[in-house]
Amino acid sequence: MFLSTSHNKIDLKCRVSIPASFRVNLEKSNETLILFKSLQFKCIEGTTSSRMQTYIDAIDELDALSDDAFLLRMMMADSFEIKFDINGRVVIPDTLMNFANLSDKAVFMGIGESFYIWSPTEYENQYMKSQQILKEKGPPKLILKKN
Amino acid sequence: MFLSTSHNKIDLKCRVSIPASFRVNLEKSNETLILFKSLQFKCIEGTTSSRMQTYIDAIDELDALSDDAFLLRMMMADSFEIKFDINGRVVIPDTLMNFANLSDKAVFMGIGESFYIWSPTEYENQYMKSQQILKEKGPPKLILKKN
DNA sequence: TTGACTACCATAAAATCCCATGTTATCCCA
DNA sequence: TGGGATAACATGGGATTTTATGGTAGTCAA
Repeated sequence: MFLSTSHNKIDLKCRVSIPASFRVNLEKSNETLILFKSLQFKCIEGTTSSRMQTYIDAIDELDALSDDAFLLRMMMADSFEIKFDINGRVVIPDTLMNFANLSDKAVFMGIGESFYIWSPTEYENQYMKSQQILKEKGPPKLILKKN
Repeated sequence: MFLSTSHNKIDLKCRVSIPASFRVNLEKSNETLILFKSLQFKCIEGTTSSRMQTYIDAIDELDALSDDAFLLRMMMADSFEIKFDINGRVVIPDTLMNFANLSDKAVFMGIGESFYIWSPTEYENQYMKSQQILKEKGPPKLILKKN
């Protein structure tokens, strides 16, 4: 489970430390890390290889000509299997750096089954937005259990 | 798992480097590479020999006289088992070069169980199209369900 | 004997590995 | 509960290996 937020530095080689707790999460389930363009936000999304595999399997279940299948294939094309160096760092591919508007700082945000990597400014924007919604509409009504 | 996109050069002998990550993917499962004409797009599709076998098996499940079976058999007829040279390059057969309108550059696009090889312009078109669909219809329901 | 195809060698650029170091968090004992 | 020792973490830089790609020599068949 990916939780909590942390701010790490991106160096000139586009290397960045993945927060230790995220790393442990991957290691203990023996998973490799996948990074890809979020389909919803201007940020990178990180997840486990097995979760990515479920998306891949889903493609075969869909009508091959459908828009959903098309989008999922494009998502794969914008995904990267990422290796750690001995210190727990990864290199963020150029495509993803550009897409998420990253330069020298990254905000890691755990959201459960996956995590986001934001540029500081974009993160700030999204955070403000969430506070705004909370203020206006109150906390979300969670449906924890279905009948 | 074939992921990510890369742009490689095709030389005068129609040789092209298969992206290293794709090669590793084939090697570690001890598979040979198959190239064939995509049934959907003006591009080449590459996959493992074992996945090709599942296509072949699928034909037997179909009505032998159906159009689907006919098309799949035609696909087999235009398929090539491809050998690597010592540097990880392959020679793209003439038929496929022409079909996909390839000349001096190829875009490799991993889509999970297989990958596409596009001409740069055709790739560009498809990418734009995906962005358009994403903008109009939003991400697949599958993606939204995940958190 | 020429032309096409294959196997192999060479090289520049890029990706990866690994060592070093400062900083933060954690532990342990008084 | 405080404070020093220890371990874990984040980050910098250089050495090494891979990768992509150009070229050449050898082989086989027409």
